[in-house]
Amino acid sequence: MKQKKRTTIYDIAEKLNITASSVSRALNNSSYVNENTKKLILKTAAELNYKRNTLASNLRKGHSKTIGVVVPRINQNFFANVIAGIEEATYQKGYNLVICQSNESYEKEVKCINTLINQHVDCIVISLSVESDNHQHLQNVIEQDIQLIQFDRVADELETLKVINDNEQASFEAVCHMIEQGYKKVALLEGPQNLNIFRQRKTGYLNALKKYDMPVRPEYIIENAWTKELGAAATRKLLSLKDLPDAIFASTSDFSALGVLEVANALSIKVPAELGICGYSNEDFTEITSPSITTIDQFSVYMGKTVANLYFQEMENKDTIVIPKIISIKPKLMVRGSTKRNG
Amino acid sequence: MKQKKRTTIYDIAEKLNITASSVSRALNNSSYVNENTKKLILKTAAELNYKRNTLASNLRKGHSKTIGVVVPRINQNFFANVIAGIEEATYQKGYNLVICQSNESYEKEVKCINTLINQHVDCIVISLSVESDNHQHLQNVIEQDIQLIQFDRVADELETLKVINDNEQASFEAVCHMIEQGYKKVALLEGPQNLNIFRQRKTGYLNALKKYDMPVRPEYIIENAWTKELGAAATRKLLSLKDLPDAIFASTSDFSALGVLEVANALSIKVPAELGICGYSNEDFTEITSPSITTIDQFSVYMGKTVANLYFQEMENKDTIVIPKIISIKPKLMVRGSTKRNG
DNA sequence: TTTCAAATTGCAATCGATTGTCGAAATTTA
DNA sequence: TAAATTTCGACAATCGATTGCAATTTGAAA
Repeated sequence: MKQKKRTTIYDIAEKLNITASSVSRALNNSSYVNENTKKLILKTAAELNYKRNTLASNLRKGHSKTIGVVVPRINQNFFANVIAGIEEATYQKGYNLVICQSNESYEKEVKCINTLINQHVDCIVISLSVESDNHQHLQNVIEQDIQLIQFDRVADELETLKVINDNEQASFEAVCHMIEQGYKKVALLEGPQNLNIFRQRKTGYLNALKKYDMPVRPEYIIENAWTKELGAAATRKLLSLKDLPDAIFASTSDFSALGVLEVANALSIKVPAELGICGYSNEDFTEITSPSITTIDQFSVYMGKTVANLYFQEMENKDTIVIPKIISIKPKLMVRGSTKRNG
Repeated sequence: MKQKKRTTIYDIAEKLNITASSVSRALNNSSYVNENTKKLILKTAAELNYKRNTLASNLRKGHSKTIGVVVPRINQNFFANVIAGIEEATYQKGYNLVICQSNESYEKEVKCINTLINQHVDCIVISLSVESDNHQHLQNVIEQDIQLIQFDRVADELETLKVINDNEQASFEAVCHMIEQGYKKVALLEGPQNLNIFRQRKTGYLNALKKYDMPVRPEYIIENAWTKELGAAATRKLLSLKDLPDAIFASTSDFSALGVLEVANALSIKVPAELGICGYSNEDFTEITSPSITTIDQFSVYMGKTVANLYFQEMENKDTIVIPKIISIKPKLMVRGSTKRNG
């Protein structure tokens, strides 16, 4: 009963007694149209409140000027920032964003990817869910001739464009910093090791210990402590050891670092004097805890922009041979109160 | 040079020596296809790695199973949560989300809306930018027969579906709470008054003062204090008055409340003893400041789900007369340390 | 074996915009 | 003025999937 039909180029053509092709050309500002007719067409289009049907246009043109983004969680600061960055850069070029969240589920991730393929998006940008260790769905994207860009949580073995952080280096620096502050026994809260970012962060931690000839104590390495609650639990476990650690590197996130801090505060353990804490991601709140939390900034918005620009560059020289490019952004250690010992 | 053509239903049809229409019917699980041929078609489709072209399908069917979302900022907690909520609910029904951010700019908001109209989205969900006081672009959406749903920052005068918070009531309760805690001189940090949410919050504040027969002091009402920095500046201004307020209701956001808290801490003003503080939005960080900040929870994820479900309901009975519905969600006062006086 | 209805499948139009080709008109050049 | 170009705009095919209608096949009933 609604269904007021939208005006099409045919309506305009009919009204002006010309063909739709001329209308189309005028609307696309093609040169093969007389200036006067063009003006007339544009005027009529405005009068009839014409809106181009992008579906039809894209179908004909074979692309959609759309970029699909798949992230584990939209409402996680890091990802929201990356998306904001992508949006900013793509918007200027007239691209649209279709956003999906995998909710850290492999199954949903596959579904999202398929939807995006069906939508004929021009490019798919993805950061893997924690469950993803099979990459057939990504292979599929490539086979369908859609540009694939991975960021942050990437599948190393898949040769695609990638934008990543140098997690290993960042972790290395963070742990070195703690050791240099005089902490002798640094514990690690690690994330699911099937995600490469968490493996890299662990490697950075181990390298730092090695550099300073410090022993690796397995009991100081706690698996899978990547939420605030798990971070808190891990801390309680660590603090029940006979030989207590004097610093904790929550390599998984600032949330787990926050869990650590809260337990320390609850037990009246002085931070940073008795216990050093370092998180990861530079969430806003790390600045306002007391003490503020030392952490690592990943330049998330910039990362998003980089992803977008990488795509545009790739488009420009799509004729030349495609070389799998990896852009690594160096994160920055943000030294704050939780690791700053006097001296 | 790339351009491996994707397989279409015609390819499948050709291979099986049947028509595309049968393939289409099989793929859509229509009953007018023999079970055996259907199986055969499905098998061949899988073999050829067929992916339906949603563009073509949508063009033909006249809708896109896509919902466009326009928010001021994607990477603002509240909006990210609402989007996550929308995504969750729409995903199950096979809908896609196209996300745009207006960056609080009217001009960009209009552009976003136009793109979405061109995309033939089935529904547009919007929370207005701070600059928007003209609503022609929204009117346009309605004229194009696209379902429009406003949330949070809505244009009251436009009769559309709306999902809002009861800002007035929430503010009223917050201020009452402060007064009941013994604060006698409550100041207000207010947001841009062209946004209805900020007007409502002010009204709630005024109503609370009235209820307790407290005077309205213009010098206690600070305009446009809706960032952390502006909140801090406003606080300094308030604390330089001869007659100091003993509580500040940062009705604009928790960020401005944080600004207040930081200034208070810097000046060694005791919170909540000497100064009460209440924010708005229940950002995560409000729990971990010291003292923790009293604030108002808006149930953002739930709000997103509500928006989505409202759309689906509306779809189900689109034949019946459309009544502009307004769903109001009652926010919840989260009493925390910053307003809890002993007694 | 004939008849008739039901089950399948094919045909062709359609969604709206784009674009290569070609003829007609307008303009320039000889 | 005639010939050679340009410039414009019409025609028709195309992108891929869907769907009303017609045609055919199948199977059952008579």
